[in-house]
Amino acid sequence: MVTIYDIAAKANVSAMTVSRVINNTGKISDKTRAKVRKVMEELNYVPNHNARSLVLQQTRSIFLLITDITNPFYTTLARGAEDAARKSGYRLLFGNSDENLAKEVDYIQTILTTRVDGVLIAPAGDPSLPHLDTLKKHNVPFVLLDREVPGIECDIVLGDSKDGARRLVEHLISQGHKRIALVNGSSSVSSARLRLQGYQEALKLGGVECRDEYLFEAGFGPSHDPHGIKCWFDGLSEQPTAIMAGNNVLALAIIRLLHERGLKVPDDLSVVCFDDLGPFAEIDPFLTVAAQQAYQFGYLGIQLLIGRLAERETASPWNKIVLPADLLIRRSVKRLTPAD
Amino acid sequence: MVTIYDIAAKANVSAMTVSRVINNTGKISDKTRAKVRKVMEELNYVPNHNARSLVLQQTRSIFLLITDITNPFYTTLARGAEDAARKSGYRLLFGNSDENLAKEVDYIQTILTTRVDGVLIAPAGDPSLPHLDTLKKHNVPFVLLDREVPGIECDIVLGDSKDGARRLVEHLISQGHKRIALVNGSSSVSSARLRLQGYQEALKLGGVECRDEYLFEAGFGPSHDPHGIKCWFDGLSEQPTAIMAGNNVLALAIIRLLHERGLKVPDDLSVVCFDDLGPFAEIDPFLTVAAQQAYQFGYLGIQLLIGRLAERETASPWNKIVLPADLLIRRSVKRLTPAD
DNA sequence: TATGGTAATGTTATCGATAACATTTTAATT
DNA sequence: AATTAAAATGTTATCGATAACATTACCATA
Repeated sequence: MVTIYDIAAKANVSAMTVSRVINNTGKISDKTRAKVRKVMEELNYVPNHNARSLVLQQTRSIFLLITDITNPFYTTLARGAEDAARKSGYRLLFGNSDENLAKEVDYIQTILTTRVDGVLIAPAGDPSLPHLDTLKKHNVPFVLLDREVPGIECDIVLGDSKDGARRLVEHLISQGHKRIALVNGSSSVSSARLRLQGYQEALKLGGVECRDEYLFEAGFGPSHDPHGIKCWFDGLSEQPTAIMAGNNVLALAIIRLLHERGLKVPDDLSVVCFDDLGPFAEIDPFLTVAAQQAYQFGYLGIQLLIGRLAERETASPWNKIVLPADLLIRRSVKRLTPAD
Repeated sequence: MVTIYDIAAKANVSAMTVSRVINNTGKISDKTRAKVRKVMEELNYVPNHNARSLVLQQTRSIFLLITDITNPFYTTLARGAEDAARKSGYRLLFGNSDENLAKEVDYIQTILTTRVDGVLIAPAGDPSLPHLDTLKKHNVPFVLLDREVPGIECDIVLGDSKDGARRLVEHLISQGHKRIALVNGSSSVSSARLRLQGYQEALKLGGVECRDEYLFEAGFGPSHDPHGIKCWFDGLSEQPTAIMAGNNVLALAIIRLLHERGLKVPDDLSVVCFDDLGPFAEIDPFLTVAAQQAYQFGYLGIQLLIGRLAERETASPWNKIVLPADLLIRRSVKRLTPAD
């Protein structure tokens, strides 16, 4: 590999002069600058980022850790983060924890050891607390995305899960539904808890009974066992008329299940969920959802983080951005008549 | 940040001894090892990856550059690459070029400057040639994914685009279609060219006329202007009975267009495409597609690359893996009767 | 022509780790 | 107790860059 010393030797200057040309610092005569530039071209010089960040103590790169790279919510979020980082001249590195604490802790290690300047992270859940504490202990600035973690104070971009869930359920109630089930993510994930609250609130406000057997806790990730949902569904004493899914992945699992059981949506059962399904479900925009502004999550998250990096020691108060969800009413909810 | 020198000082040993404990090299007495380990824990030591790779001249990390992070084909591919890399103890970093040469060249720069050990890359197209030449010039091993680039010899994992396209079109012909259009990716992308060949071959074999006006070249990426497709479609002298899309993103654009024009699939027009639409379209598996083994692209790509890294100087012949596509017949093709 | 200030360039130390070689301990053998 | 090999640890140089300080070159002014 070509180093600044190779350049220096060939251009008959010192390494420091080459460094100055590269970084446009200090005073350099036009003649030397041209000479050095020419040699750099000839030798195809590329600076060694590792060496540079070793001495500079910063990398100008940000790590984005998401929990599910196959979920359009997160990929869209990633696009937003990428655009924002690019605009500010930061390199963005991605990681995918797969909703898995072991993978998450691995990535935390990567983050620490590569000395990135900051981190955007969608935590796997409340048990991510020690991981985030580790980041704090090592003084790595981070912004949480999509999920709060009790015990951690930091900048954060959230969706209004409670409100979104409430509106979904209100919609179901307005269509005459009274037996409404919730298949949710793990209660160790803050957004799942809030969606449950929204669900309960809506039932209460609507004067609808909240039955325990209509609550089922699965996981938000795609690798979570769908068997549990089936057992739950098959064991119900009375079938609900509508199911709300805690996120898009769960909605998928539910619809698969209903399909296996020969039940049609919405004729036999209505389904709604949090999060839209992304462009590839657009062929037939069928599911009624609370769609989040995924792109904004990433874009604003990067902005918060870069702001934090810029001020560094000044301890301005933590920012908390809450993005509303859009209720998109489509065709997966049946209007029930009193007869139903 | 805590360094091995801090550890060394506190444990009353030399930095080298600490390094030996960390890397499990050389001979260390159990007593010192325990002592050093304890201090490392106390101080929350994390090795500095930049410093290490500076002296080791390797990073044990691989870069995966994909062209569309919102496309389930690539995200699934990424999952495969992630799993394979993880299994071999390599760190995987992602980048998203967005089918955009400018972003691609930026990432090439990142790749070179961070001195990753190797690269998995889905090139934006034939114009990526200079980018790949740069990698070659700098001796960075890489594996191409999904697309060949004329002028580049290297390990590669491809899908059987020609065969897949042929089978899609044969299926259309078998259903009585004779006016079959192809909306394809840019002809500067090898897979698009092969899909065109497969299309033409099938028409020929089926004794169906190949009309120029039934060929339209758009782009594979989601940011490509859909306006072009509309103009093309609206300007046709005779409407086709079926359209084949060069990939899933184009299929989406076509279906959107038909929807706007009030045409129903498959009643008014049949549609098929290359690549499946991912799990989020599974709610209603509607589109007939040639599905590729996306996960395998990533998984095998990493395996090829790591094999190459292991041998290093031995110049074994280039590997070329061609993965077949599965024809999934669903409901987006209408069976035409002679009357149609 | 000497003088001083600025422009241009160079030298040395440093970032945090490891390789290569050097030295000291330790324990076994005579 | 002397000898010696192996085990354990230490020293120094190095990776590729930049910061901080040092020096030289150059030009304008007195």
